[in-house]
Amino acid sequence: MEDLTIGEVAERTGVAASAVRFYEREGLLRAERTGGGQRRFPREVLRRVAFVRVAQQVGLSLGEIRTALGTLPDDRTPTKADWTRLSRGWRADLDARIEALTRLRDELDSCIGCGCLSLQSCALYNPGDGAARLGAGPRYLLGDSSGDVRTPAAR
Amino acid sequence: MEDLTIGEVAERTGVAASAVRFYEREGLLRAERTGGGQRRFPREVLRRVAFVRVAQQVGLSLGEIRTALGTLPDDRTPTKADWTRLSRGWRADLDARIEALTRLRDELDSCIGCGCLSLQSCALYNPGDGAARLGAGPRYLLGDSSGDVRTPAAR
DNA sequence: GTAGAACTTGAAGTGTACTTCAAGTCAAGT
DNA sequence: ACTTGACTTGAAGTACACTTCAAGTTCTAC
Repeated sequence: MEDLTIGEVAERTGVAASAVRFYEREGLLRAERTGGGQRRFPREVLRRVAFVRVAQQVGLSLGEIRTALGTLPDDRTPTKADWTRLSRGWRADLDARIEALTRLRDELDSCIGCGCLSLQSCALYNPGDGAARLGAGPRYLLGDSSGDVRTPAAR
Repeated sequence: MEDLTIGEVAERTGVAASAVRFYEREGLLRAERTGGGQRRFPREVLRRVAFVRVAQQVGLSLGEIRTALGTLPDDRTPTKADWTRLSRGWRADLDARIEALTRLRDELDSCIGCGCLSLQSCALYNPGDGAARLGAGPRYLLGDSSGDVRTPAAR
């Protein structure tokens, strides 16, 4: 079982080498170095990268993923149980996101029916999150209490 | 029915004034100007902003939203039917996103069971999208065919 | 008519997740 | 030994969706 070059990691995980380098800089991965300074990754890195990618699909940021990875033991190669523990919490995250989107869809259905699509009392504008972490920009989009959408005159 | 200042729009929609200005620059909103150069928005703008925010929750980018808004008639105030038409397509978008997340959750469930969380044949790494538009950065994360994840040695 | 809140602009900054580039170095096969 | 592909670094660039800032102007109420 030899260590892997960055190119091998890239090929086997489907992640660009530049991303692998980025992940290392961000503390998500660790690599040894050859005498000449090239990276050599333990095979465990494949699992780590896999973890990162799935976690991203679940909706976690790299910061959160780093935190999660930080709970892995330093002194030994993580076991099945370690990985299972980390991904166990994702179910709830996914359930929450699915529920938020489902709610949005249902509200949208009734709104299409009523044609209201306005700010006055339409369920769609009662921020049920759903946007939560759609990206970097609009993170604060909904769910901060300034500027009440429901009762515009209440200020 | 008077026009609204940018501050009023901000307060009533819950969107920051800077964002309203940004939306105007981006062609999502249109405003008249006073003699002194200040913006005055027709009340219709409230509905437009509402549309933008809901569309964002659905997962559309501002570019896509601009395109959608571009199909509204120029010569008259959009009607209920206009708005309904625009939002009708969202159901499918939401359904797709919900389905992708549900699939991910189910796959995650079996993976937690089997503890496999590796690249070898785990269903989780057969990119079923799901991350698609989680943000700006990782847009190309999955779903481009370079670097086959399923059959690492196949290259 | 004047104070003060609200508005104006353009430029630059923010955060996430990377990619791209240039210029150079390393490693492996022949 | 030499070639060639893979690797190295830091800096800068990209995309999105905004925010923040500074310096100045306008509006409205009194």
